[in-house]
Amino acid sequence: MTMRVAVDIVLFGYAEQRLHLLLIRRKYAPIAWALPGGFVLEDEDLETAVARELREEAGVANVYLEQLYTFGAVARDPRRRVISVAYYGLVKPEQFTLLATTDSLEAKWFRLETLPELAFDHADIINMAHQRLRAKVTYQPVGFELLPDKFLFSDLQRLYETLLGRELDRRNFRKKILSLGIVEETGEKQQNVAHRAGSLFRFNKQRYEEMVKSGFYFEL
Amino acid sequence: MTMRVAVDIVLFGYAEQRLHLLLIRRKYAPIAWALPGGFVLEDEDLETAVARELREEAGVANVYLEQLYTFGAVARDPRRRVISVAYYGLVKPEQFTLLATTDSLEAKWFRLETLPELAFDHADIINMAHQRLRAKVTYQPVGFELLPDKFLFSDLQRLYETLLGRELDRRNFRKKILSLGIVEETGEKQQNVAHRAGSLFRFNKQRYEEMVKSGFYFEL
DNA sequence: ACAAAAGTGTTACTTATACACCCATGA
DNA sequence: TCATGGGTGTATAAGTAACACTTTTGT
Repeated sequence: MTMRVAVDIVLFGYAEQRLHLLLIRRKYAPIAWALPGGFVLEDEDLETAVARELREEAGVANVYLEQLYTFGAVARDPRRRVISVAYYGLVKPEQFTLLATTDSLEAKWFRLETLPELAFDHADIINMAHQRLRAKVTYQPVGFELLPDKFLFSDLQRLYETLLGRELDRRNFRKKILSLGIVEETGEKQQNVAHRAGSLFRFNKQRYEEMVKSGFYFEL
Repeated sequence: MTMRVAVDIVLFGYAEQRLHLLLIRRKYAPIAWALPGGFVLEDEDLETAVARELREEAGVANVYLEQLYTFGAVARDPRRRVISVAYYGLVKPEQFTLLATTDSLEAKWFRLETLPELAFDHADIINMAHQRLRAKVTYQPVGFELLPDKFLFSDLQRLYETLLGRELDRRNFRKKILSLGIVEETGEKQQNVAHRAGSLFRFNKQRYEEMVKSGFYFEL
């Protein structure tokens, strides 16, 4: 009545104005692309296991992480019973410092629209994570976890358009976000662009957390 | 590297205009009140285990259930490593047919405000479930799972006031709910009350599900 | 006749939506 | 000078919030 417990991580990144996903090439059967993850050790918490796997398999640390769902169907791994606690994470492009491919490890970013065949029920896990991210974006400022520290307003808008799957009005979007009081101008401007340079903004996380404490609800 | 996996269930009921919670008296150490639940068997899915435990420990079946969160801290059970996948459920008062207390089993409803000392991290689990329920109530019509099939508008309002923790305007609430088109009059009225008899309403789940399919979003 | 809850509309206010022109910069 | 994206305000529509009196029924 004991079984193996694993963690699997759906790691989202945003680059080239598209959502990307980190996958690992499995070296043992089933040989296929899969989510980063692995078994939880006897003496480590779930979050510790997640951080360890991300470090070992992807060379990524300090990531926004959240538990997604636990997948426990009897036959999800045809070889033996494995319960998988799935997490999803959001990383900024600066953190995209993947480990070099080695004999035993290949990690790669894929565009979300063009994923390869996946091992086990990992496609289901990804679907759920994507849905969750889309929902979350409307009531928590998760978008900033995917952008570099300094960004153009148009970057932010494009990200939200990508996540929500619909176009947003430029003026209304700017008004809305600025009225929330959680992004601020850095004072810097875009350099060397063949058009009017845009201002760079920054997410004020500290201020956001204070506001949340005093009962503020982010809502798009 | 294998471990025990359990399910624990936070079962909410609504009675006497208050939220209640089902707890089980443990007969073995630690002797204390605890959430219904138990170990997942090798050959059963998580949901199957939840249904089995609810049947065995509380005599309850056919319940609205949703996975809540997985609790996996190394020391959450001081005796051995146990990962617990927590679910929460909502039941209608009609279903309140608890098993009789026996030598080996005692199940009891508690008012949410006056819970006894609880085993393990079950107080944390309950807190999270309560938060989740309060959040959910604003964007999904879960309230109807807690009410009898036929209910007064004032019942519905009181339930929502309980869940949200604030008072609602009677006229605005009625307008809002009726405008959604998911509750309908049964034609029946309250009987033998010392005041004007109220109309009994019913939740039209079928219609709600059709509306969701065509892109409708419940929102309070 | 009184107590207790049911039923019912209108107005003010706040928030969301729709929409178009000028600006700065590098090529 | 042209192409490209940046920056800005106003009017209308929709939705939310506030609010009080009359009705029905049993005691």
